[in-house]
Amino acid sequence: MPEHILVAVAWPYANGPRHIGHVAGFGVPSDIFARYHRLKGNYVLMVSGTDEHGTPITIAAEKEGVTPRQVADRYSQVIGDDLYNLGLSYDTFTRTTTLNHYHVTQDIFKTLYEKGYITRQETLGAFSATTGRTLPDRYIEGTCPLCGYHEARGDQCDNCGHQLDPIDLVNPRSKIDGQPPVFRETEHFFLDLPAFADRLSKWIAKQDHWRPNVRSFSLNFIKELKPRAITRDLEWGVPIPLPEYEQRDDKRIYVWFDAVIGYLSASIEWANNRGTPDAWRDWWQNRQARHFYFMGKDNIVFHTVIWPAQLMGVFSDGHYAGSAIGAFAEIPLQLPHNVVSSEFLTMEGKKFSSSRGVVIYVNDFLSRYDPDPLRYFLTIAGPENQDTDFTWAEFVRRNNDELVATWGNLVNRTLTNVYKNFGVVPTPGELTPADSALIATIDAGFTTCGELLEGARFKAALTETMRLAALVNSYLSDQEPWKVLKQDRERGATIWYVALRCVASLRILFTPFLPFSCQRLHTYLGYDGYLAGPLKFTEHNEANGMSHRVLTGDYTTWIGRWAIPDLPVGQQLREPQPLFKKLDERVVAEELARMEA
RNA sequence: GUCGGGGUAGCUCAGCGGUAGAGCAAACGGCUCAUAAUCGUUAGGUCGCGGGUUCAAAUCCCGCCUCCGACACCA
Repeated sequence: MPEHILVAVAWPYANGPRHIGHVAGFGVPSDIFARYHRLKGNYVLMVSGTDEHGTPITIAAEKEGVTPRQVADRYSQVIGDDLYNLGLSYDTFTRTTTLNHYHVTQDIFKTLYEKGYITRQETLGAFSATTGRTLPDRYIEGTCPLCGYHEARGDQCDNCGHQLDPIDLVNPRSKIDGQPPVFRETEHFFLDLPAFADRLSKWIAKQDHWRPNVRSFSLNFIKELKPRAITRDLEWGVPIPLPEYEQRDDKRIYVWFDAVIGYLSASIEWANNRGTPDAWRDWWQNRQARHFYFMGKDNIVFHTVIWPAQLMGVFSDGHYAGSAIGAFAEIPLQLPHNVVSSEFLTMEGKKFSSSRGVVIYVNDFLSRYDPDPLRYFLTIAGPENQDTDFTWAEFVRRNNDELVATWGNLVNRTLTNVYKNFGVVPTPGELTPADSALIATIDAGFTTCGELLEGARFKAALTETMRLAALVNSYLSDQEPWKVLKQDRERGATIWYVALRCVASLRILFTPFLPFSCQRLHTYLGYDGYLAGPLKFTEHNEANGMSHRVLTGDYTTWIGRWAIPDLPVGQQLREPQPLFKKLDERVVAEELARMEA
């Protein structure tokens, strides 16, 4: 029985282009997982989009003298292009500025408010003296009242480590314009997280398949749950859906509250866009469906605590206030099955920092290198369990000594030999025990690598697949078909057939990791159609006259199957080309120089 | 400050209670079909330091050193 698998991917923030550390954390792992499950024949729904609200975007807009919407438009475009070029196979990659997302967010807010899970409270807020807008604690600096450090931030002093309140700072000033902030009372809405504490801790305690750090970090976080502010004094965001705020333009829903709702709203949008408005329920209101969330470690509690609380609250007593979900409101929404968080990637030993030039943007990278080598590196050497370092030297080495030398070369030597000597899949004679053993070992990869992928152990899965490729090189070295062929054509044909047959299996085993090159291999082997089809953009108009672009693909056309493949004898091969390019050692120096500049 | 995660072969990392592992780098040898690619063999570590638990500890516990994160309005 095929399963319903929701692949929910963290929403990249649209205040600039994304760097390779971002896609290492959420992008590549989630795509490997989704592609694997599609090849398995499961019903996969992979959703995300650009996160476009919040203070950083308004600040970026102010600096450039444009509107927040223009900033979001520009970077949503750039980020969408990046993900497309990396081959991330979203069913729907949309935006948080769609009418649909506003509706769903407001429905959920209203429902939680009516059920009493959202409360109001007056708090003391800091405002910019020049613009009158909220100044987040991060954007205020001053002298630390405890240690006298001059550049303490409003939330914390980096020198002595104490937590601070902006009002405690001596000589506070805005980091944006240097003016002292104004403090005044303001009303905010709070999500009553303590109301969910019991349910949350019981639920999390049961999730023993989560990575230990995710689980213990979340349980720990729950011990001190406080109501959390979910509105901000800002004019850029989802409006508060209450009558008294309809005419006001100074308070909006906090970006984090609406960003996680995106998983649901994007699923609803997906269903609407394909003309089956209820189809999202097969994932969200189906107790058998399993939901997997992918993100960086800084996002854990939003996915293990806050978003689950929102989901619990909406359906807590069998009724629902909004119209977006409509009928079937008595069926609860599925909670996360697993929350797969990655650690961070560093760049040449340093933290990524656009302002200090320690950065390599995805679009910049892909303008000079192919997507598969990047996907390879980010999987085999990525921050799956701990922080890892990207260096150009290591990238070149991994590309040349591993990807090209082991897998690329195996494909190339096999295909060129077979193409040159036979032109078609050769007819094998009787298989020796060594022949059969090799095929059996490679084919066992569908089980071993499959289990590793199932458990989100991507690095181990790719390492294992590479090991299998190396076994075929070893076999060829052992059998020396280029010699044998001169004396015994039938035996030579058999050896090449065995190698080709193993390559045909490896073509599938590598597809989740290296979709572009595997598709090319697929055609060289004489197969037609898409192993795992191409992505595309579609344009969607909404009732308010706005239109937005969605990254999607027609994944039902995939003919690839996670199973031992059929390789028909006599199948006509196509002229092969090398799958990967060897990189010149000089690119290391070139790229480092580029970073300096 | 509180909480959490690291410190394992020259390098990058895996292992996380039962005689120290992989890839690369190094040395030697084989092959020469293939993007001078590949295959084999060898060498290389008192698993940060000090204690403890255990028949047995990189693996569990305590302390210390060291690096790095998170710590609610940074998405």
